[in-house]
Amino acid sequence: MKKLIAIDGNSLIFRAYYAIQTAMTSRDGTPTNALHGFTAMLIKLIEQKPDYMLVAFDMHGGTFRHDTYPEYKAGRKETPEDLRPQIPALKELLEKLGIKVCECFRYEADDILGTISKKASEQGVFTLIVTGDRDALQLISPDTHVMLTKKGITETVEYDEAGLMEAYGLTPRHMIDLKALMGDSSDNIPGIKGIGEKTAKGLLDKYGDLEGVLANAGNEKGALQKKLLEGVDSARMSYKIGTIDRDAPIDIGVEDCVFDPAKLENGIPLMLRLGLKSNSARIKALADAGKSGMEKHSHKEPEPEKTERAGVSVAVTHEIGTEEGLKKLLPIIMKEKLIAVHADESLSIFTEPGELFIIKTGGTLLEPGLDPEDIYRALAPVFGNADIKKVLFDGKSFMTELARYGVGLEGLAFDLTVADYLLNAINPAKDLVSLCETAGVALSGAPAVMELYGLLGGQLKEKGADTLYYGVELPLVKVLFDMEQAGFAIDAEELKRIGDGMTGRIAELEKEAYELAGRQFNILSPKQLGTVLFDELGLPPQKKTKTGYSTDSDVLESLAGMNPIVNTVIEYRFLTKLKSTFIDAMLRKITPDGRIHTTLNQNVTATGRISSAEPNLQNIPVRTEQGRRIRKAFIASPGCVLVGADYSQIELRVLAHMSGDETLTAAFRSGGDIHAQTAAEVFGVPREEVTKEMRSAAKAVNFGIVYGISEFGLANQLGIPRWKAGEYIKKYLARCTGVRDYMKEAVAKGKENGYAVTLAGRRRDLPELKSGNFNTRSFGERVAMNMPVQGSAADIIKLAMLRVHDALQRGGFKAKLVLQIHDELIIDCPVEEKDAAAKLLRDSMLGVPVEGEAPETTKIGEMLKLTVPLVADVAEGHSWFDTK
DNA sequence: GTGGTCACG
DNA sequence: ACGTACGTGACCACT
Repeated sequence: MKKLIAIDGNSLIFRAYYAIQTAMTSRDGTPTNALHGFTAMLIKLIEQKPDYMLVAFDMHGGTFRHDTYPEYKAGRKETPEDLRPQIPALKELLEKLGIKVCECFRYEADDILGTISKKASEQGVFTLIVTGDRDALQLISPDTHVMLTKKGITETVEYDEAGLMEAYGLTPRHMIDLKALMGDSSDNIPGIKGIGEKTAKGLLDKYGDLEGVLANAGNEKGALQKKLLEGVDSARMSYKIGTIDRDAPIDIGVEDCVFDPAKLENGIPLMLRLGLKSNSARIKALADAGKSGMEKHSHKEPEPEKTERAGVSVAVTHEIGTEEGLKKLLPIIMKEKLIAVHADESLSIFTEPGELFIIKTGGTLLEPGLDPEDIYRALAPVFGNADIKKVLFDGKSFMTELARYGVGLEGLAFDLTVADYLLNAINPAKDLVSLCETAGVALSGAPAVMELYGLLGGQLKEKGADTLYYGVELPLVKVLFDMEQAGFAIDAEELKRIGDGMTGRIAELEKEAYELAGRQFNILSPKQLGTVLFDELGLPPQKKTKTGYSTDSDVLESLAGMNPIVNTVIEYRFLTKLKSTFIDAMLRKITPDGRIHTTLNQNVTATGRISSAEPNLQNIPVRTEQGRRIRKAFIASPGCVLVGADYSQIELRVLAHMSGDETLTAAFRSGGDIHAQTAAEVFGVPREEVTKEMRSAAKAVNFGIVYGISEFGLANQLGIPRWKAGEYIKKYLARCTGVRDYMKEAVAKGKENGYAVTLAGRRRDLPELKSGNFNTRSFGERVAMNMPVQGSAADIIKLAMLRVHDALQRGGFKAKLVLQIHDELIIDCPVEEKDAAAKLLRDSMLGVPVEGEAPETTKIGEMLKLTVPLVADVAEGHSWFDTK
């Protein structure tokens, strides 16, 4: 059966645009990110060897289908400024590539797709519709399938009738009925008010289709009946506008869409002009394959076009599915110096000379396959050998996987996730496939890993991020892995006792709240609580959220004197938060070794910080006495103590350094209380006369400065009028002119370069600064001021982690780093090592050179030397509660 | 899945 | 004229 691939051009280019947010431009400055994504997708589709191809576009100016209801799609976003020029460029490119483009006045792309697929079906041609729009699912039939893009354009799902039934429990034509009943806010289809997916599905199951439902409205009870009867017209109209027109007056037929891969070549000059170099190489390969009529081989990738870098190519592929095969493999790989490794459904290993080994995990009835355990154990000598360098997509995950079978990994030479993060911290790739797409690599598995190694390695150098990468981020992968494996010892009994101590009080508060409200309600529901406080008890609402009254702690604090229920609610919220998040959830995370193993993410934050998840150990309470008690359950291992150290005011010290501000620098050199000194400056009084209130106001000013200050933010934080906050800021900046100039410079540099940068060369792109929206732009300005400060502090502590970890290892210590909380490090160490470990920890944090460290480490250390002293407070104790 | 809230730095 | 402090993650309610 011949095959037509029919693409919704508008939908896909939008998806591609949002999937690839990197600033890509051609030489003349035209943005090309969406073109890049679109062509990557197109290549994947061409590989399916279609006989016909068509790309349909919307045409502006309203459509027949929707004349009755002009608000249809009114809610849709405007085409972004930098996407707009890419659309005509795409059409031109498609024409050059010999791919049919179709637009039809007053019809949408999906009407064109519906019409052409109907024509195809009548001629016995199979159609695959490719779009990001779920509406197209109604077009599915035995000879029409729909491929939907999922997140971005990375993942796609192809639906046939059975697939649709499985995913949605509906037949294609039911999709229209469903929408007619429940509506679709993204398309402004009204449906029937008050009917959601569940009700709609139930009704369709009962009565078959929309008309059936409407005819039987009388059988339904009460409120539902009323809704149905009142919604008849709206539902019928929704049905009409939700139905794709399959008889649009398009002037082309299936035969006009004939696709000849050999003609792809004609598009290459334009692709090169647009800067789509790597994708053009792939297109060239497809064109050549099409010309020679050669069968495209699944594991034999065509040679990419030679550009500046010779790309990776696979010379031979070996598939291994038996124990014997594994045994033969080992000596071959042991001879290699550098390998790329990737594990998904199978384990693939790619060597530098171009040999690809695919080791099959799963296994079928005919071919038994191999256990992951057997594979990893057999290859342990390779993984454990530091002289065989490994390139991996996600090194820490792979180490974790190997560790399950007691196998270690040494010699990590490159980690793609970490490199990608340094190149683009704002939206890092989540899997290899998406990274290939953004980087325009048309390979998969280990060969793709090897290719990306070359590509990203080059980009790191270009951006001046290679020192940071090889000196800090890459070696940190192993540090974080070791910390995760070590885990934090937990006194589960203590944790339970603390929790039990709260249960009684929580019940008491609940009862009290119900009595004061005069009825039972869910105190934790902001909606219900709002109704009770503001509607029933008549308290004055302070602010609103998108969905109703705000009931956050600021609001509750301000209402506290007016009704006793307020304090009850405050305490109830506080205690239930502690219990559910920090006691009950934490207890569930204890593994059989009596410890909690968090996951430390290295590529999540936009500033360079590390994050902790499942569970998050970076937000264990400390600010309140009651919350802090939870830290009594975080303890040292048997025979050990915890040694903790935290930096004092690291961000302000970084600011003093980066701005060169004399007042701030002098303050830190003199070693006094920084907030009190700021207070003296801002309020113009001698140090002795600074009151508590003045100090805490000054503290807020200092925080504000680091965050990229605004009058409004400071006023809000301090609960003072805006003009007063403005005065504080004015006075501060008048005294600290270095800070003032730095902030100005940070924004100017951000505008000029398009990114902010830390001391170690970590970047964060600042697309917000170009926004026409005041809020977005202001946000960009604050980020430009904050990121270098927060990010440089992150650079500093990461280097410290590396130093401690390596020094402990070199010194043969049993002590282990177990946690980092942004400006704090915790070590779990045998009692007898405690003093030596504490000294090592402190020295590492303060940048005192540690004996025997790698030259890269020293190099980064130089970049991170500050003009003001660093201070770290060290403490020890049996539990985390005690390390203060 | 999203929004509100709140724990941390 | 616009309307917020910077960076995270988890829980609960609700749709």
